[in-house]
Amino acid sequence: MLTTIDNPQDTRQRVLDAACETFREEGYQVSIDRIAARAQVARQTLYNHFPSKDALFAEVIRSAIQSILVTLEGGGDVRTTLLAFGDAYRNKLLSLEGVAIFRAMVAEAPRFPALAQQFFAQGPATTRKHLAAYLSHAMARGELRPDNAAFAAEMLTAMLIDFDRLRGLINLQTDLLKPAKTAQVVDCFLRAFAPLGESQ
Amino acid sequence: MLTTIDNPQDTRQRVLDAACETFREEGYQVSIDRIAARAQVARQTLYNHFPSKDALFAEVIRSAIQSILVTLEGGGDVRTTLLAFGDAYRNKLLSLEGVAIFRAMVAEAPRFPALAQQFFAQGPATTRKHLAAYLSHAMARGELRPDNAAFAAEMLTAMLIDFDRLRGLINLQTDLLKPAKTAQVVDCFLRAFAPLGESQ
DNA sequence: GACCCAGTAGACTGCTCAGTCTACTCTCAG
DNA sequence: CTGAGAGTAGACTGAGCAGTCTACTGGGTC
Repeated sequence: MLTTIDNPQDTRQRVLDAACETFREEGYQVSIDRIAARAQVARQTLYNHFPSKDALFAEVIRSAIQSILVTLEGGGDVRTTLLAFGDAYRNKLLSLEGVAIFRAMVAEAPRFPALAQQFFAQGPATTRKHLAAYLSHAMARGELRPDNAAFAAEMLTAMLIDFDRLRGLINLQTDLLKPAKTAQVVDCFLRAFAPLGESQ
Repeated sequence: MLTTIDNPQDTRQRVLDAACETFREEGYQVSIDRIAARAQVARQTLYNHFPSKDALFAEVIRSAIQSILVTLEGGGDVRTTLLAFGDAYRNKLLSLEGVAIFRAMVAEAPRFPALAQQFFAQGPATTRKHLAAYLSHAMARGELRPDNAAFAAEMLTAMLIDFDRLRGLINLQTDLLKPAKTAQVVDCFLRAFAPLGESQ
């Protein structure tokens, strides 16, 4: 039955969206009232949908985990695949949202250890695992130097974002995405993991 | 003149030390009373030495910047030098203190932008600059592939700590220092930046 | 009309905390 | 003994905030 007013699911979603934006912009410390105001909702309405501020924060983080997962398309040659992965990875993690969620999670990890572990497991650890699986196959096919694939995956993801993320987190810069950087990193990585006997 | 009670400098230092430990362990959110108690000092005494909590926090960060700077000894061959640098870098940044200070700085950067910029400039940016200068000379001597030295420095520092720091920050692990890792990373780096024409 | 449901407005409780103020103690110097 | 300088204990102010409670509104259903 179509009603003119929002149904409860809409309200809940509006609160969740507002909480997501507000926590991102101001961190966990922001007051419940600010979130309710942003959702254009009474404080009590918020509490009708979420039992506590902590629970709301956890919901926000859990939904954010999904949105920063990067998939890996294994179609073309290794370089093409890694270029696509690298661009996607950098675009997600170095976006304003990616940096802000990371900041919130780092700040609150000691207070929400279980949530932090979930974030780590479903985010960075999963990405590394998928990437390592791909690299492992490429190594088996002789397209990469045989080596510890998990280590190689760690190196590539580190090279792709470490210093630029620092720029966003601490130096508070916002234009972190230099287009040529992905290729520079991927080519550097491919030199380090070139098949044995191939000189660059 | 020797006195039996602490002189003002001692008191100030005791407060600073306690603040350092307390901020590290509990973040900026910790109360002034906790810091005063840890320093075994009255709250008013703390305010006699520091005008506000913010000022105290800034002092703590500034002194921490010094303690996590890593120097570079350019004596032996490139690999030896980078191994020594890599070990020092990992030991400092992946220590409990290194991770905790980093967490505090990331969390509070939006609230203390000037302090954060100082941290970035005197910490990571300075380290990168020193390392890049060294790498640049090694490139000129033909011991490394001629390339963008700043980029190479970024890659090496990223490879050395990125994922392990994540483990400390988010997964809350405390045993981050696997001894063999530095050599694994440095050798990986040296393959990527081997002089032209040299095969591995 | 009677009822229900979702939401609203806002008062209220209980707590924490930064920072101030006052009255006190202790120690050394002269 | 006296006075100064450093520290202390603790009350107090003013603010912010999570979470609860109550009385209300307004649309939809039967």
